[in-house]
Amino acid sequence: MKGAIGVRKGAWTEEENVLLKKCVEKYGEGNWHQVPHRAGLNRCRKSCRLRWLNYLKPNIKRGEFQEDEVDMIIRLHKLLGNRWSLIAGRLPGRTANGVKNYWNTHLAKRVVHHKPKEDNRPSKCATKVTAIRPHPWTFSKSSAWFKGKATLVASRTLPGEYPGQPSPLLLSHQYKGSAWWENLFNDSGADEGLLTSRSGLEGQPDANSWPWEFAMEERQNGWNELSFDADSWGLLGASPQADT
DNA sequence: AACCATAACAACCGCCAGATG
DNA sequence: ACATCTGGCGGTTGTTATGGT
Repeated sequence: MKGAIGVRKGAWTEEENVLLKKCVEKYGEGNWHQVPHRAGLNRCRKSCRLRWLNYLKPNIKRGEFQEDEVDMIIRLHKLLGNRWSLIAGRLPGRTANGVKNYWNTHLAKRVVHHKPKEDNRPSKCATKVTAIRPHPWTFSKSSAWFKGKATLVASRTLPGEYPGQPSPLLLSHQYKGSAWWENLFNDSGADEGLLTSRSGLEGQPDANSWPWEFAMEERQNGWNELSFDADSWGLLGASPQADT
């Protein structure tokens, strides 16, 4: 964005906040290029959008991050790297900018100075890692994913050895078609152990209970294209309680 | 009280990808 | 196929608040 001549910069005044808020409430979000004119603001479209998303939008949560939020940030950052918008998307009311600021001012140092502990208990202190950046998948519109023919199966096997037979399945979840990715990071439902916060998971972690596997299967063709072991990713510092 | 260092957070900038003509 | 527009993202900077000396 080239800086437009005469466009106001810097901190927003209360009057500007009111104008922007009224404009978005009247016309809705989007068409940000029209917002400065509609609102009577001498601001660029990006500035208006940012102000709305980071400050004026309803339900934005401000102030101290709760312990479970911090825990979630650390876990998700381990998984996603600096994908602040994705991380913020899992923290209701938090903005990408807010999460990023919190990380840079509170958590980045903890990451740098961490030393591994002798025992294997999960640490509140995150370790510096090279984030695994999931390679983006692309699907053609004719893909089975968009036709609802493919199924993602998320399963967790019971810990222990079962000679000559596969481990019993503790739980599984299937997502049909394009719906699976919408549920991938949801911590509701049967498989809420994945990426959930540590809150509510008090007690000793079960070190044996991590043969999580994800497998993507296409029923019709019978291929199995994707699988990963959440244990090797080190995503899950503590075990969720087995479903009762 | 004055000064300085640091923390915290708001805002800007440049870039990118998707949509559209 | 290409150019342009738009929304969105992450990195970085600027400003203010706070604490220490």
